[in-house]
Amino acid sequence: MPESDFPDIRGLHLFAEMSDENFFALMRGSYVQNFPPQIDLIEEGDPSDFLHIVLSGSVELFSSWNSRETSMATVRPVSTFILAATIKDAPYLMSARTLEKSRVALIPSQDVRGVFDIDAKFARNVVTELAQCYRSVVKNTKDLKLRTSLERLANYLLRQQERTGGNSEFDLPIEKRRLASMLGMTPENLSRAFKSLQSYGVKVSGNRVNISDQKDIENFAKPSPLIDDYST
Amino acid sequence: MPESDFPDIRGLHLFAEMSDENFFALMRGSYVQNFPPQIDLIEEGDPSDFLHIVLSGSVELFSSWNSRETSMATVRPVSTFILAATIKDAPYLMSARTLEKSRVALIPSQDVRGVFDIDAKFARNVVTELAQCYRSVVKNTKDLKLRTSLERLANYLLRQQERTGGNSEFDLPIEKRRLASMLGMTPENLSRAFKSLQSYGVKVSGNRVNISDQKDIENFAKPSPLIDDYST
DNA sequence: CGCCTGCTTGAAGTGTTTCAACGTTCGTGG
DNA sequence: CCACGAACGTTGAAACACTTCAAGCAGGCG
Repeated sequence: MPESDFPDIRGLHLFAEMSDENFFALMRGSYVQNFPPQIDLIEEGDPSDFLHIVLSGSVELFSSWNSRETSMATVRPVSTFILAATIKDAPYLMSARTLEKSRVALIPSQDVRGVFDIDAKFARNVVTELAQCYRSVVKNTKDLKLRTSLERLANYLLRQQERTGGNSEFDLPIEKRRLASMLGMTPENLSRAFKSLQSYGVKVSGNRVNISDQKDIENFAKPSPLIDDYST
Repeated sequence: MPESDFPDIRGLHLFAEMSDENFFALMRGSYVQNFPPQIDLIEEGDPSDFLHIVLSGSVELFSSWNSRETSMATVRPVSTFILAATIKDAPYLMSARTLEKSRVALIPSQDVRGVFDIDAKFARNVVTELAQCYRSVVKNTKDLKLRTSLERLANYLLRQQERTGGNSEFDLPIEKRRLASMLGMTPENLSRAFKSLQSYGVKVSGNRVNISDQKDIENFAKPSPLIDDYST
């Protein structure tokens, strides 16, 4: 791996506090690759040989069953994915494909497990990261089971708004078809849901969203820190 | 905590490999309590002061939003719950209540975090446990998003059958209303779903389930290790 | 025995999917 | 530069799945 990629990875909370020695040991066995869009990186069921890190571009995690497919998450720089499979030395539960031209680092899972056993600070951060991931999925389950699709969309918009700085106008970061799948609905249904939200002052044209009455949509969406907050 | 409870807890994978010294240090600050049925143990949003361990009975994890409620999981002896909140020192994401008369051990979260930092083997097992929990929730999300309610029920029955020894006749371990909520459906819908499964050779009376044609129901349910296996 | 609770059933209403057609945008090649 | 195709998004109509409400049924317990 080129040393120019070290700082980005070292900057991740996961790798920030480990010793230099162990960090370099991990980097020594790793490599970096550039992928065009729409390339399958991993397929669910495969053995988890590498911990992946998205350095640029973006990657979609998705799952399939019985010829159906659903979008599970979008991974953006700089972050890791499939840490749990790496740690457990178990098969991937999700597939991954690039959405755009992407730069991805691959760290052999065996090395990750090895360093985990000898570097307490790294171990500490692996746990924090895993706990974080776990809580995110639990929140997602609550979102799916406790809310209607219209409520999920409204809360997604509020989260996206907050993430992009809180302005009343902001962009959707992914295609609508993928957003629909993330939210557990069909593209047609999403399209109609956007129309329904017009009555709460939400305007959409292309990827641009405008929220004209913040109070109104918040009153409908009823966002909760126990479902919608990223950090906690 | 009475020493008679030590072996059960020590037997958990999570606590099995740590040093005696650290194990006793954890037990020293802990206590055990007996609860009648239908008692709220924790409420989502509360600070995570204790790691809980169900020693006997059973505990339901559930979540609420906007005056709706959904069942998230049932915890049976001997296992822990809300480990992630304890480790992250973050608020509980789920509430918990006893389903029956239950014996529950409480270990102060601060002690757990303290021992985690000094006992590498304990840390290793915390990570394994968290990774396991994470993967379970991911599987549950796939179940919810990729399957219809009828398919979820069919696969639940097959899992339950396997868990109870693989016999063609077995019992449902929870009330149907709770099962419905776990599977993301209404009690009425579950009742009708059971009827629909009759055409695949599934007979239900009370809590007793009989599968007369294993091939038939399996062919419909199409269970997958990447959704339905507990261990991996 | 009678009450309570959980389960089932029916009928009506709502929400969501499916299928097919059309519109739009964007990039490519004539 | 325009024309075309491809992919995405939207719309409408019909079918389907699921929920809601209300009533009835069955088993367990005082």
